[in-house]
Amino acid sequence: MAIHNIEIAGYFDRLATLLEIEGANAFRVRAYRNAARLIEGHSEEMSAMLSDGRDLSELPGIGEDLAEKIATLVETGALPLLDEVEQRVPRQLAELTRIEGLGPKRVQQLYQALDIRSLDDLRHAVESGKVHELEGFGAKTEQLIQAGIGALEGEEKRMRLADAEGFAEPLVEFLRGVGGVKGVTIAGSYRRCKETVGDLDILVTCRKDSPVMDRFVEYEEVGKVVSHGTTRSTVHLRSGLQVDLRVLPAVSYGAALHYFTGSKAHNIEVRKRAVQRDYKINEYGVYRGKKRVAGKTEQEVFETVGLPWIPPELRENRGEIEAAESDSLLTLVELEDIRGDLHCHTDATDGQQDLETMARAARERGYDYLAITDHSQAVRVANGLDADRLLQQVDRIERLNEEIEGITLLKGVEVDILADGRLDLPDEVLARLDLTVCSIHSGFDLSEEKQTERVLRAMDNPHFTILGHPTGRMINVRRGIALDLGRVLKAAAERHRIVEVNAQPARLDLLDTACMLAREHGVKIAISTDAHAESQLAFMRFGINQARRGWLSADDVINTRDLAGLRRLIQ
DNA sequence: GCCGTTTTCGGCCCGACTGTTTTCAGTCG
Repeated sequence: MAIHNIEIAGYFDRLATLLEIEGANAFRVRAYRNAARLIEGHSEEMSAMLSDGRDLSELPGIGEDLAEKIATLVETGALPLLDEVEQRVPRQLAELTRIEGLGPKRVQQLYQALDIRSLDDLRHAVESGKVHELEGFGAKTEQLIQAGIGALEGEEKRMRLADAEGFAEPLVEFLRGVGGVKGVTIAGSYRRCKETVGDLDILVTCRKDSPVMDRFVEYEEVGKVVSHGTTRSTVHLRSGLQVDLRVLPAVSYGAALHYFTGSKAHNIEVRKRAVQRDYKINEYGVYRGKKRVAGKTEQEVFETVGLPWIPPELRENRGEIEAAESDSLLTLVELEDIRGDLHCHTDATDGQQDLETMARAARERGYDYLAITDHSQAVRVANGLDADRLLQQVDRIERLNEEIEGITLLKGVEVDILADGRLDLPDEVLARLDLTVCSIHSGFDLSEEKQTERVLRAMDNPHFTILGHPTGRMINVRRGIALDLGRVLKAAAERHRIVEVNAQPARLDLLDTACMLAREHGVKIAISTDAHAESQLAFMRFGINQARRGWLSADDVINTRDLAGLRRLIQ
């Protein structure tokens, strides 16, 4: 089976780290790292591009050499240079650099002086007190390493955005209440609305005499203070979330906001443009020589490098800078564009509220329509509907539509795609509905070929409207099914099928890069909450985040249409 | 290893904090 971009990126990342430990040229190392980031974030599979006969060296940061290495990886699944480097440097050393405070230099030193090759070796060395005897290693460093080993073994993961919000918002409130504080903003991947965040980057503007930094490290949720300076401090909350706080002058606010919003790859591109124009950008401003010429707002920073303001969700160096330069940045979809929700459940299956409650909740959100899509019979744990119960629900919906003002309920079902690609209810029943959300809830382990055929066959059914949570992944819980998304999207475009961005914070499925790919294929998207309770209709904004990160405009999203427009698209 | 309206060679983003130092290297973001 074809190698995926994320695996190719993994090879280059490991290669970069091992080369770094070996002491290779830092810029060569960076080239591999940059390539890994680019490939991981690229919407189209490298393997698909190669079989289309495309020249990979046209990708920014990929030259002749890397294009060839990628081709070899795709053809043979091997990266000979990595094998060669692993002859000299034990591959497990790459793992060690993930320990906080241990970089390539120290890992190399540990390897050469103490023959430490693995996490186990390192733990033994620390316990027997050998580490702090090394030159440049003191008692503190040894402590840091010991703590780092523990943290790595605990394998703390990136936190889901929705969960991070629960910690971030109270902290921001707390900081706003400290004397002398003027502004508090969260930058970083949180501001880019990435599906998970590794840490929080908080920017504070305040009067010179504000005690905000001291108050911050004393915040009641703080479990550990990692560093504590006058302009920058880092803590770990007891939840495990790392928080960095930066205090900066108001004149630097825009420059700092841009700098700390990232992504790193985006920033590097912007700064390169600045250097070309004889400016220097850092977090304090835009400089010409020693003179600060801009930096109070983000707008100013972009202007100095000849670009319009770019929405944070796009700042991943995935072509947004080129698009901005040619003035072809599209207007991204917004929450206010959404006219209805096309996937929700009621207490007929595993939802918490009845039809009418869901209908009224949707109307309160200002929606024109809500599709009721309870589970089909195959999902027994959810009390899925058989044909009779579904038809009864259809009758109830028709009656309710007569009674209730200001919202239209659409008759739907979340029908299972069975292992062989058939849908879980008879065609004559599905024909009674306005739409179907077709989803996989079992048989996650099929091979990519079988899984893809399964979905393609399902899409051949004339009653197939929307592909629900297409990959089935759950963030930090399970990987998605093996699916050739390129083939699925191509088929969806040909058959005029819709693909869902599921807005559940744990799903966010499609991925952002897959949204980009869908758009390139001309596939329309439904952003749906899959609400199992009326309160979950509010998850829409997480789906919007994902869609925006995937470069989707209101036009790409079918539930931005009014009811008549929607009906035309799903007929 | 990549890249070019300074360049096909010689650059490549940059500052804060910490620890172990006595002027700075390593790490991080």
